[in-house]
Amino acid sequence: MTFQSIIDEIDNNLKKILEGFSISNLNFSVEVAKPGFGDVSSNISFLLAKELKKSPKDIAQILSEKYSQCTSTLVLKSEAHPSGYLNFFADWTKLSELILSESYLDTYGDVDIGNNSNIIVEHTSVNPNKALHIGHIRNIVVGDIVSRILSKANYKVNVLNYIDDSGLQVADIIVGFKHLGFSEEPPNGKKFDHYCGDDVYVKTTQKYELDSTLEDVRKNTLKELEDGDSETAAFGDVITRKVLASQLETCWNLNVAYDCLNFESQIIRSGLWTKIFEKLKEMNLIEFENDGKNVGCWVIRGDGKEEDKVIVRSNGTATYIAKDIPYAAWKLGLLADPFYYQKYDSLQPNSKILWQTTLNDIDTVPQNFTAQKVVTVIDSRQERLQKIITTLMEKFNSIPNSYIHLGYESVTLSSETAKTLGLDTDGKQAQMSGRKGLYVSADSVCELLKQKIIEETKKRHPEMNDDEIEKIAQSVSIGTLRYEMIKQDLDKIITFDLAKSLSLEGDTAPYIQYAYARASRILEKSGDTPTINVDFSLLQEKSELELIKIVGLFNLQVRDAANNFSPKVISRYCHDLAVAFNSFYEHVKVLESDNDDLKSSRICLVNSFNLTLEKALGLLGIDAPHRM
RNA sequence: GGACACGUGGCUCAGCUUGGAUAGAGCAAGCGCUUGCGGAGUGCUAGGUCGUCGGUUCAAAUCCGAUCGUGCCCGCCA
Repeated sequence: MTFQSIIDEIDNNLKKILEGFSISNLNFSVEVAKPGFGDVSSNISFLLAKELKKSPKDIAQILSEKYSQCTSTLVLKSEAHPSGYLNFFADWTKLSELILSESYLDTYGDVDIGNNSNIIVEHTSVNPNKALHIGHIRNIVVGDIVSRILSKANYKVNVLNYIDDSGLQVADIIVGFKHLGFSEEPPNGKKFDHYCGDDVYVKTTQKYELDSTLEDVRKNTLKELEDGDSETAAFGDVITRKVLASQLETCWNLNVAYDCLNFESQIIRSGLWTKIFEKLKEMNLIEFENDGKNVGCWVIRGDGKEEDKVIVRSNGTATYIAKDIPYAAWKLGLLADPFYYQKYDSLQPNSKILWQTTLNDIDTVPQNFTAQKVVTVIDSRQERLQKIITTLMEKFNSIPNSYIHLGYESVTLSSETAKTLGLDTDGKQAQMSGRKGLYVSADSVCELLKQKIIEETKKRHPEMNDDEIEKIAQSVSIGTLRYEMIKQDLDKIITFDLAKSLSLEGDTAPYIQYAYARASRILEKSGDTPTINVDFSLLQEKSELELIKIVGLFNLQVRDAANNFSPKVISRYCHDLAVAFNSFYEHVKVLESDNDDLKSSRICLVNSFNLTLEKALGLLGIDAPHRM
């Protein structure tokens, strides 16, 4: 058990005391105390004040006296604070033993929210016509971390990546290759996704403005692309898969893995749309317009003041949002699965098998990637469309909250960084644009960070060989980037500044990783194998108890993060752990103690910290390096 | 015009879901800490009418309403 044990003990005892007053259903809190107010606090006296017609202070006094008669195993004493709070002090010898012992288990921090049920997390879903930029990284990292947290919370998680390989953006690069003379081979060995995005896509888009006859070429290309049997479609398939392969390299480099790739072109050809269209008509969720501005279209009625949304155009073709409806329904298992599954050609770095959908039953293995709960990570600019999908899904399966749109604010460029890309924004931040070529690519940021960290590491370890430095720089650079993408709340815009992103001090991943490296060196130098067979009563320093307390909060934090799909909760927890350790490190010497028993107890604590931090960082997809 | 989100020290953020004690961090600024388990660290100082107004409450950064500012969405584009 963890810190939760003492909270539970107090909660139970207080409930018993309330029974004595014949009071039930009082929703009082029992929570970790603020520093300086004991270990656990309750607001119970405030809630009783009206009923008992006494001041909170007096009630706290009475409760404190009553509490001293309760059976306590982990509570040393309770205290009525003049403010009215009821504060509790832990018997740290017992609590330390509980927390530290449990922290040595592999399952430490596990909570059961999912009850081993299936859940889908969809993220990334970047158009396969360009390289990933810094804005996509936020999506990818948020999705990846949410999936890791949900696994820890006892969900069976499948991660999907939706490949939109049939839209206008794809038609655009095909126009570039087929009609504007762009070579299929990138110059100077440039990565294929960068070549398509920086050169083919941007320049093709520019030419549309100069040559209006290209608009017809573009439309025809799109039409051919959507006809699955055409040569253009086959060519498009080759190109988008090459881009996808390049993009996946970037994702894998970020410590991200998937379970299945879903291709939009296959969803279109599978006939899922026809089925869902019929269902929508049957359930009267869409209506045919006989007059008005949307005459001849099938629409979803707007909610309240919102405009109606066209689902099928007057020419009979489906709109962008329409394509998302069958996909959402498929994810929730509301439609018979039309797909077969085969392994993707390349292996993922974590050696997890990556599947992909196919419509041909050759070399396939049955798989099930549906779930009763689906989390879709998409930019909050798509909130309106996602809300329509959410509402439809609820009407289909009558299960509330089964389709969850996890939105997040966008990443913009600082005016300084925009300027380095040739855009003067007059001091304002700038929205990125793939079409205009205004973006900072994920690969370039990773590389820049890595080079800086290689330098920093060399300074500190002149003797270290290049392989080891490279490995450390990889861990620290990816950690830094991932941490920056999730340390603030999802509803905050991230203004990305190239220069500031290279900072490695303060509230950053390197700060946290550094605490881990320090602890690792202590353990290494001690020469002992850490054990939990130690005298816990010897750990009495304030900084020791504070560290134990925070280690003991791990599962509470995982629960919070999982319930709220909030990666930030874990990043803050990692930071708290590191701060507590650094304070411990400053105040207490582990290896220099004359007392061998005390030394063993402290080594036990240092190892407990390391094990817990490693697991917590693992939830963030950040490595814990022994040296850096 | 309508919808949504955000507004907390000079800057970037936490705390708000579940109202209570002393509003916490980091960066930037200033002054310190190395005969010491790694200074990517650490101690201290300074800096806040929690956008504004009103309401609910014994109690509001937190809940409710209004208002101002900022961002974003509102296509038979994707």
